[in-house]
Amino acid sequence: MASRKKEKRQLILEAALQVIAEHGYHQAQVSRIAKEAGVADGTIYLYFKNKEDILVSLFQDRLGDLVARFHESIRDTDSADEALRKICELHYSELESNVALAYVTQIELRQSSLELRKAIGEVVKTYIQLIENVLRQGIEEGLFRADLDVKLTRLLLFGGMDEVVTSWLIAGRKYSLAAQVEKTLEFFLRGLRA
Amino acid sequence: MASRKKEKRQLILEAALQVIAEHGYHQAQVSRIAKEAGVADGTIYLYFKNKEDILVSLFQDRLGDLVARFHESIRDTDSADEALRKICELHYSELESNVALAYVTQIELRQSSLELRKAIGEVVKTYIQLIENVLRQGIEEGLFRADLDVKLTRLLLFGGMDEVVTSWLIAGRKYSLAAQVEKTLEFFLRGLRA
Amino acid sequence: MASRKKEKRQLILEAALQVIAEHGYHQAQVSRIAKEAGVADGTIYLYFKNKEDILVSLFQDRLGDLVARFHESIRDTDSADEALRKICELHYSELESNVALAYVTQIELRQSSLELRKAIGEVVKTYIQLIENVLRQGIEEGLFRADLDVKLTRLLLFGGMDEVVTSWLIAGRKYSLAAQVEKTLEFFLRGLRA
Amino acid sequence: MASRKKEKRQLILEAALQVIAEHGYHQAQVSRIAKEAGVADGTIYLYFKNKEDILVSLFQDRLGDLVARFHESIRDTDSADEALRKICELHYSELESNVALAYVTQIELRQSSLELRKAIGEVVKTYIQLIENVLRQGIEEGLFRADLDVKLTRLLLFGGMDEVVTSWLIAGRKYSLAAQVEKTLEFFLRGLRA
DNA sequence: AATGAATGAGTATTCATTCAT
DNA sequence: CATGAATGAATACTCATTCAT
Repeated sequence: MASRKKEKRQLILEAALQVIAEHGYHQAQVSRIAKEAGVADGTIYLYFKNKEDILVSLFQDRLGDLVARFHESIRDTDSADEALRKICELHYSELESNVALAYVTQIELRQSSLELRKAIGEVVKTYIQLIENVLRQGIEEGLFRADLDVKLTRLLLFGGMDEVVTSWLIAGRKYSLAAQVEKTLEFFLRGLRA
Repeated sequence: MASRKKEKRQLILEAALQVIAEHGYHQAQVSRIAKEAGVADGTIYLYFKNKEDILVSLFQDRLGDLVARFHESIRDTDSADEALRKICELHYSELESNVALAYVTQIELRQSSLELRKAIGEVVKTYIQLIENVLRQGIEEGLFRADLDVKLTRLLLFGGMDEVVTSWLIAGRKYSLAAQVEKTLEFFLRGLRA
Repeated sequence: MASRKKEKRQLILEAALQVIAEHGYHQAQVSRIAKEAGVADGTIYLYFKNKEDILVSLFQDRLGDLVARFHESIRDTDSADEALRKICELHYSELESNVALAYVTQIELRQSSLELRKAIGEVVKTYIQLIENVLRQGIEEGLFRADLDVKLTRLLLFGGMDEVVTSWLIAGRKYSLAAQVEKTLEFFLRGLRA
Repeated sequence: MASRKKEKRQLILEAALQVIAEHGYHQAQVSRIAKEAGVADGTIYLYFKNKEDILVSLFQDRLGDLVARFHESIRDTDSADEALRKICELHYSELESNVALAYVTQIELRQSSLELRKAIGEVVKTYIQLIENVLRQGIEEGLFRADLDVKLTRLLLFGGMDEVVTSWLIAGRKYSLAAQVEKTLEFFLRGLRA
């Protein structure tokens, strides 16, 4: 029973992702999402409080998963630069391999309500703090400059990668995003190293 | 006559900026902008094709000005690293000294229609190309690494600064943005230098 | 079996009365009544045709009982004025001692559908006819005026008492309703007596 | 200009009255009222805050007028019993000559929202207080019994007349309401007189 | 008999845009 | 040039009822 309920919830979230990716945020009516999920409009409200709750859940679910994978990926790393490599690899490869998610998170969901953007902010914050932790670790290891302002630098790193992904999407995904990892890292590590 | 027309057009754009900055994008109704500008609702449509045209014009006007100032500021520079310093200085100081503009461009206008975001993209593209030119110049001068991917790196630079400004706004402008220039440049130049 | 069926039916009616009294007519959803009765939503429809049927049944049951008690109470009376006293006493005391019923019948159920109000009308009609009978009896006894229009007068009597009860409820039940019997009768009997 | 605005407002109120009288409260959608008034749906909201505001305004306007006429009518009366006659005459004749208003106020608007019923209550209260004043006057004049409880008696008078009107409507207006004045007064005055 | 998950019809309100004055 | 009253399309959400289990 519980799993069935979970399944239908996931079904609706998946439908929402598809609809937003295909038709854009402003054309993602509840009835359209319901139709895509193969359920009645009212059924949506058995699983979500309101429309915003669908979108917030979608973002938290998918990006929450992603952030969890970031944490896992750096668990086995031996040094800060290796950890940073893992982060950049994941950041680019995950969004490249899941275009719908990338499009929805990078483009569509940013034009949403205050409440949703707050929820997005919360998840992104977790990710940015992860980057900060890697920076601190690098400084402790003597690998990164001791005079780094970690609060500022984490923004430069995240903002840089974020812009690369967004630009790649808007330009029509004409090149490999994963192929940008080495050049990105080269730039970042030179900026960080002691 | 022409100047009078220009004046009223500017009056409306200024009103739009104020209303969006004060009440947010979703509360910026045409009638509210008209009231703020001291004109009738219908008058708006003598100067702009539709609501989107107001916002596009606003963005192009103000950010176009800004980009022009970027061009001017680097005209008298002798080297690419000095030019990059000017760019970063302007980027942070202009937005710090014009909070309404910063808030509207960084936060509010990003939740807008596809058409508007395209127009925003056009202006931002000009700016990003300016950065690219500086990078090319630096490489020619032998100041920056010859193996730099300028198309990628310009995104890392712009994205980094952009995120710093947005984060500063969201966090409540509790510190000086201009004071971040040196640390930002330190990171950037280490990443760029040959 | 039959009694068990009756019991559950009564259980649901009692739950409906409680829910309407507590939350008002517009907040008395079928699911809420089902929850209050401790049964599933679907179970309701094994005992009632639809929601309206619950409310009609509720009104007929409880007010039907009440009217039956009116009939009983005047059975042992010797004269029309004594019968009228019994009626007024019962009318005030029964509703005073059963506030939930009073509130539901006087306030909440009046804002309901045409169908329900028709059903209410049927029950109230029986009561009004009872009053009419007493009036006829009084005329026969030579106690009441022979020129009374019993069809009109029964409405004046019922409407008067009804308004007194409703007003007492709306005003917050700050005084004794039963204490109004003597003054009410004084007014009525003066109007009726030959 | 002001009168034109007033006219359209009245036009909408009149349309609302017609629609409710014809189709009932639950079928009185805003779009139906707009169509009946010959205006666009949105135009309604230039004159009223929301749907409830239409109904409250309708009730206050029309019944407010009626109560004002009650005040006027008793201004020139010489005694309390004459005043009471005027009240009863107006009560019956006004509602008889304006069936739509009668139907809407006696039947349809009673099944409405709490807010509306509060507004109704306010207007009715004014009327009931008017009756009370007449009763006090009658006592002072020595015309009515000194031991009358005016707070109770005003309810018996209003409730009686109210029930007569409602019953007349529900029964299909098969007889003259105005013809009930004399018999009603006969009953009331016998109950009141010293 | 009992359940409760699923259904889907129905409606008030906002606001960009027009056009008669 | 300027006005502002009027327009009308477009959409989230509730809840009585059903029916497979």
